[in-house]
Amino acid sequence: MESLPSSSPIHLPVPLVEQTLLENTNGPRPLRITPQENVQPLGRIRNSVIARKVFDEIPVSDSLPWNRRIETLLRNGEIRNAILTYEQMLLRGVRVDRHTLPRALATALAAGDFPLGKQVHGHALKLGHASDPYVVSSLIEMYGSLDCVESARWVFNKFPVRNPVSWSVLAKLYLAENKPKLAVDLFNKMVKLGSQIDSVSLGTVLVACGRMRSLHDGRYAHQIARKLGLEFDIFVSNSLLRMYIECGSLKDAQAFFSGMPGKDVISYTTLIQAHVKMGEFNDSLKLFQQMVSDGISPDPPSVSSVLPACGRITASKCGRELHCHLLRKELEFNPKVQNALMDMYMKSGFLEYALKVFGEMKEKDAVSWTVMVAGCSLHGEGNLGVHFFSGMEQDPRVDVDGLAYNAVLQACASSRMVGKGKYYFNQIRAPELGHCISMVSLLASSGLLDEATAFIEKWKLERTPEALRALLDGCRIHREDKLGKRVIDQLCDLQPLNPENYVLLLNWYAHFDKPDMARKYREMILDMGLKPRRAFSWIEHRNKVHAFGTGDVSHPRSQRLYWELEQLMEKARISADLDYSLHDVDEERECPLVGHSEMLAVAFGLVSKESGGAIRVTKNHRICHGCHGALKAISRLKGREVIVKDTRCFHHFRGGFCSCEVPSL
DNA sequence: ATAGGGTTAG
Repeated sequence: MESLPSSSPIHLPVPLVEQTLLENTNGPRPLRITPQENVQPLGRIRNSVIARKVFDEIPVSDSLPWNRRIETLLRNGEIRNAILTYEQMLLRGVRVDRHTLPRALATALAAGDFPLGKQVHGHALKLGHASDPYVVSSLIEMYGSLDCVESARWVFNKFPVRNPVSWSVLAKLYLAENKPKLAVDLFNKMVKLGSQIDSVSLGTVLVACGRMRSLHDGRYAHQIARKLGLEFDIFVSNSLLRMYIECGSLKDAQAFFSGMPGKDVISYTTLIQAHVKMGEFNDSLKLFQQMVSDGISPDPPSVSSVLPACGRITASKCGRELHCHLLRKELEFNPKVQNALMDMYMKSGFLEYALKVFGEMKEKDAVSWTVMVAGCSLHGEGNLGVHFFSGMEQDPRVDVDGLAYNAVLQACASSRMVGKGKYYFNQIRAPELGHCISMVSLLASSGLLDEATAFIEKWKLERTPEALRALLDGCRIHREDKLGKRVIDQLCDLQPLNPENYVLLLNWYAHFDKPDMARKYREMILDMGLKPRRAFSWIEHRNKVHAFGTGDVSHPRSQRLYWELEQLMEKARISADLDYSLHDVDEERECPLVGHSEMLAVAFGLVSKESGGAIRVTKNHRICHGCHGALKAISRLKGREVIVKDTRCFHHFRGGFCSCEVPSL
């Protein structure tokens, strides 16, 4: 019964519609069924003969089994067979009724067959069902998707059926054409006319308001929803949440959310995602926890929306727990979830886990590859990153886009592969700002400072802070103090309200023994009321995150930590207060190395974590140069891997070396 | 018996 013969172009054999039927209409595209469309190709008949057997079992006197059959086939995606069934109904004289027509129209839509859709329209007219509300909304959808939204509008206006469904269908078509204003206007007209409004039409207009970022229209729709008692319909509530978020009012969204009587996994996911987008990672994790304690079981979308938060703050434990949850509940590991997991592992410092998830993926998409390339650069594994990029280039199913190129440029920068980087840069058709910044970073960190400067001029990046910062990095690595000073000055000019630029400047003066100038700029920062970010480092231990500031003595084990560090510094023969580098934190220069936040966090790890696993620390600034040297020594002395994530990359300290340095340099 | 809708990663 299920295996029907398939044949190429199917045309309906029965000419139910005469041309004249629709001739006197004034639609934007006259509905005209040309005689050719009703001509029956010979090949068809043979197929019908074969098909006949299959249909012989279905009684011709009853439409119901036929309608059901079309419905089932359509649901299973057997569109060709659905068309054949409709055709057989006509051939055998089965009554085509109000239930048949919407399904036939849906079939035409699914097949992308506009001539067929027009024919079914003709059948509807001939049979007197063209004004049936179900038929009308199916017609609107069919015309809108297969022809154009204007002809859908024409159908909408032509028939007096104005129920919320036909309105929603038309509004959705406007949205698909990116004309949210028209959808909103239509809604307001409906309200004025006193038409019935239901939860779906509200949901649709709220999408339109969000698309337009129109808080005004959104609030109006909210009012209407409240009046109709539909405000807390879960679909409407979730649409309202989304609308407030898209209109940029997280406040309204939160207020509404807290008043929602029944929140579901979508409500939570919507808000979690909004927090993640705003960089409020702790809040998004809290919400996720609240969701779980509300008795809502996380589903794949909710997990993938909170995973980015785990990767960006010190919450790798949460990320791993989420991975376990997915496994335990046997939730679907779709590409979105897997990509989010890989990215989380990369950003939490677990390169091997990311590799493992990647290896288990059946269908790798552009995101999967890019996550791997970018992740490798983050860990100083530039060669491996380039290797993945080559894999991506060889995969015919994925498109190598701008983000992928940016990732490979960063991979080249992380391992100072200048030649490869230039090669890839030249492959990019229209380089964007991000690509250029990565190139500056590659050239500058490779010590090609003149070339980097020339590149900045060529691509007119003199006023792009990120490009200047990339250049400054090169100056720091290669001790180009004069150029460095010029770049810092430029940054201060460019962003006079960014306190971190003045911190760079005052530390530059302090470093070159000009304490008066340093003091002058420190006072200036205070006078201007600017607040530079203070330095903190975090480390996870037994379900807790321990935070350390510069010179912090507030931790209960502080004394032990300082003692431990002093011992280590002595053993490593590093003078505890020697400081020979530029900082990007003001206090760090004054504070002896053993008081730097990353050192305290690492010391805490050394004294608290018995097993030989890696010690993982996160810092909210660049790691200080002195600490970098000291941690190399500590990794060697303790025979233990120390991993520090700073604002630029991961530093894997192992046996006296760091992954961020290229041996030959 | 039939039509329309909200959440997921680089």
